[in-house]
Amino acid sequence: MSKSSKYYVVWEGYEPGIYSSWTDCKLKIQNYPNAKYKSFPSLEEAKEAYAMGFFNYQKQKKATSKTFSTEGIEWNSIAVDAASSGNPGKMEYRGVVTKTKQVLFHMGPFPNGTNNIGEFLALVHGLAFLKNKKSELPIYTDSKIAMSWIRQKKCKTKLARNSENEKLFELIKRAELWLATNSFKTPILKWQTKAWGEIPADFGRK
RNA sequence: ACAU
DNA sequence: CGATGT
Ligand SMILES: [Mn+2]
Ligand SMILES: [Mn+2]
Repeated sequence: MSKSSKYYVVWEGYEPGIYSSWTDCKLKIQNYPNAKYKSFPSLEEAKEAYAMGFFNYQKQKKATSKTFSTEGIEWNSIAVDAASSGNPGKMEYRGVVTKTKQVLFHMGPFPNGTNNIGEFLALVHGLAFLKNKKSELPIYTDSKIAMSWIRQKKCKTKLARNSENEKLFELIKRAELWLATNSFKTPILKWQTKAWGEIPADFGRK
């Protein structure tokens, strides 16, 4: 049931609002002249689009689709990303559903981590998460470094160990152990930021 | 140079 | 402007 949970915004119709089924939506726009309505993959996106109104929604959509294309994205996937305050600095990472940005996991912040450690841990967490769910979905990352470290099954950070980051190095050890003892066929895909904009798991701080 |  | 990495 949560599979086909699209949301429908009706800006202009017999009863404007947000509906959770096409059946309900159709009732409000059927035979209504020039009805303004559209489906969204998540309630959050529907609320935002409804709040901004039809005209502003179309304007913003045009502005961003002018900069970025959406072609070639594997929407049936998850996406991971890391962020830090300072590098090295307070680091966190998360994984989301690509299509909806629904957060699947979020770890940290951990003191004194690097961007690349975060991207690496995020990917391993994603792999373990999908295996645990018996899911064959691919994973997107925007980090070439993390992709390469996963191929080598090794976090090749140059960060020096200290009292602040011992927890983090423990996590790294666990991640490497997971890679050494688990098989996966999860396709690891490069998110093409230049063409598509920020990865859906991005923390939006830049 | 490329990717964060 | 600074840092993490191949
Ligand atoms: Mn990233
Ligand atoms: Mn990011």
